[in-house]
Amino acid sequence: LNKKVTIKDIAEKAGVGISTVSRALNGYAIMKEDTRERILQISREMNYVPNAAARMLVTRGTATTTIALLIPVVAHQFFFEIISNIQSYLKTQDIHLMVFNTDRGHESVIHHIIGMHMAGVLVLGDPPLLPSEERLLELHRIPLLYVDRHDDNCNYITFDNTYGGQLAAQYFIKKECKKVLMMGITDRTTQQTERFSGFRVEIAKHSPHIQVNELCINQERESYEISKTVLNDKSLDGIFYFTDFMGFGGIQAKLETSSKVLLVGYDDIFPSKFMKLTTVRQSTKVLGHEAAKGMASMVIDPNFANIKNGFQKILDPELVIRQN
Amino acid sequence: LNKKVTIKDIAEKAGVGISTVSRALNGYAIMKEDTRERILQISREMNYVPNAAARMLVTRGTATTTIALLIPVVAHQFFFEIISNIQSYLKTQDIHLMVFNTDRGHESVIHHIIGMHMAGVLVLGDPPLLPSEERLLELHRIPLLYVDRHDDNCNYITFDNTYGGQLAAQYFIKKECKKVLMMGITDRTTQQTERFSGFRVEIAKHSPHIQVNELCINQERESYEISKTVLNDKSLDGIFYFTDFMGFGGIQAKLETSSKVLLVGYDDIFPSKFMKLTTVRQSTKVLGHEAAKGMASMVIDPNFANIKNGFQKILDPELVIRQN
DNA sequence: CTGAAAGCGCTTACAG
DNA sequence: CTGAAAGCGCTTACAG
Repeated sequence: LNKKVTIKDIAEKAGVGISTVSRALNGYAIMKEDTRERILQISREMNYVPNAAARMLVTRGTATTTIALLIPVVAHQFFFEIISNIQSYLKTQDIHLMVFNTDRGHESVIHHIIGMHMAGVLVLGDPPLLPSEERLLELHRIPLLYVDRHDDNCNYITFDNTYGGQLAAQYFIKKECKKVLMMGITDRTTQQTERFSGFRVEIAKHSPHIQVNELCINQERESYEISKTVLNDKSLDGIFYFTDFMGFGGIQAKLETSSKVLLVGYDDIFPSKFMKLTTVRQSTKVLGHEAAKGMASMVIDPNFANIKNGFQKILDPELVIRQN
Repeated sequence: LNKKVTIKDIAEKAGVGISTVSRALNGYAIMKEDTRERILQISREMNYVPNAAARMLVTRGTATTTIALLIPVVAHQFFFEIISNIQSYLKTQDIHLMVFNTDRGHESVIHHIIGMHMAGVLVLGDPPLLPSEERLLELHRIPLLYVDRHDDNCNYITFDNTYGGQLAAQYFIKKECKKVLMMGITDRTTQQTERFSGFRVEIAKHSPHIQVNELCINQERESYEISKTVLNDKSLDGIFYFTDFMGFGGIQAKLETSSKVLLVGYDDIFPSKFMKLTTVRQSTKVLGHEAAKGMASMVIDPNFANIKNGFQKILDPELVIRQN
């Protein structure tokens, strides 16, 4: 009753050999058309579904191309937008996506990926894989691409954070601010460091008289409270937030205190437009699309020479000015 | 060079039979501890990774539990939040999630799911599976759960849209509105119909003097433009939007026209809080969590009696009042 | 405690 | 055009 039907069952019912059934099912091999028709008909009647494991075992995973996508435990809005855009491209290439939500040690996940003969691995944001995991993938000739993360020894696609910081700085300069604050997260990421240093350098270079301070908070969600406090300082006329999410808290604080402070965020996620937050846009559409495209080409390309670090791309963010 | 190492290779190197290697690798069987140690050591040195296909073929998919999640082509914010919450629960159960972004006909996807011995299928929103696909899954004893969609013959978990409409209506009544508009999408879904009818009935029952109109637009994104036009009618003092996304357009229009119209959305997605949009909340956390929990229990439970429609859950939305 | 053998369901040369 | 046979890599009774 619960036994799955196999090509053997179909062969029996059709009075042919199993190889004939296999050929009929796969479509391409040459054979008598009416035998094929009959076999197809029978297999349909019997609700036959091929056993992917068996097929994979023999074809060594050429059947369906599946790409693994590792996302951080706490995925922010920004990541979801990227995922969505990766998906929409991959779909056109008939590539499946398997999403893994990983925390400590990806090890078992990597094993799963290799064992399942997946065609490639996309790692979104932090943390990176362990060196041993990277090596394992390399050994198995599975391309790895870091998305939104920079690593010279690997394939990656990311945005230029230093340049993004510069863009923000230029805006504060243009608006003739005198005293600006950079608000970030205590647990500093490379991204934050780069954005802030790009910001600092740009200011120092063109308007060294502007006073720049840095304040780090523990959680992004604390941004509203802290911003409100910070706005007590009436001489403060600009805040550069590490992320738009933090910027939202800033906007609320600004509205409530009727402050005229200049706010700039980073990312341009979905709500930013509605919140009218000026921000440094990192187009998730471009990033997702390019990441998927890069991965697809690596998967398809039989030349594996560039598998480890042949694909490295840095995209430019852009300043989006809004009135809030 | 590129040949994958198998248990046979390990067996040779270790000077034992392949069954011994298998036992050592799987951990549970009883055997001499030092042989196991040695084999494990060797397999590590050789960078061995088990072939999941082979294992699946013999164990019939008991190895890793993977659940398929089908999402609509155009996934909105609301869905991403659900996915995120589904993920976070499944992770605790050590269940993997494979996300499929489907459009016309899921057929091939369903075959893939069955062939891969996946443990269950979650379908988010519309469209539902074809009857033939549902039957196929049933035949293969793969539980199916519709999320955010109602279907008496199947397992499902969803929110009560009629009640949601009532909640919204009650708010307009309480605020003593005289003339309200329901703004929806031309391409009516069951959800919209239920929300609006719940709304209408509630008004008719308690405040029949309130004038209720309905206006359907083609795209959610047109909401801003249309709202602005609609607000020319100064007697209009309330708009009930089918979704928060549409409500955002309304808020912009309201701000620009300095109108005092009462706006209510539906969903309570991420930006709604920042936009200060009063809305009918459908907690994605509860929905995602409950969906994942329900699926996990179906997957684990060896009693398949209730596989088809034994799990049916309707959650209550709640009104969230904000000042905008 | 361990090895030889059978078998999971499929594909693909190899002979007809 | 089609069938018998080998083999993909693994697990699991079955004998030692």
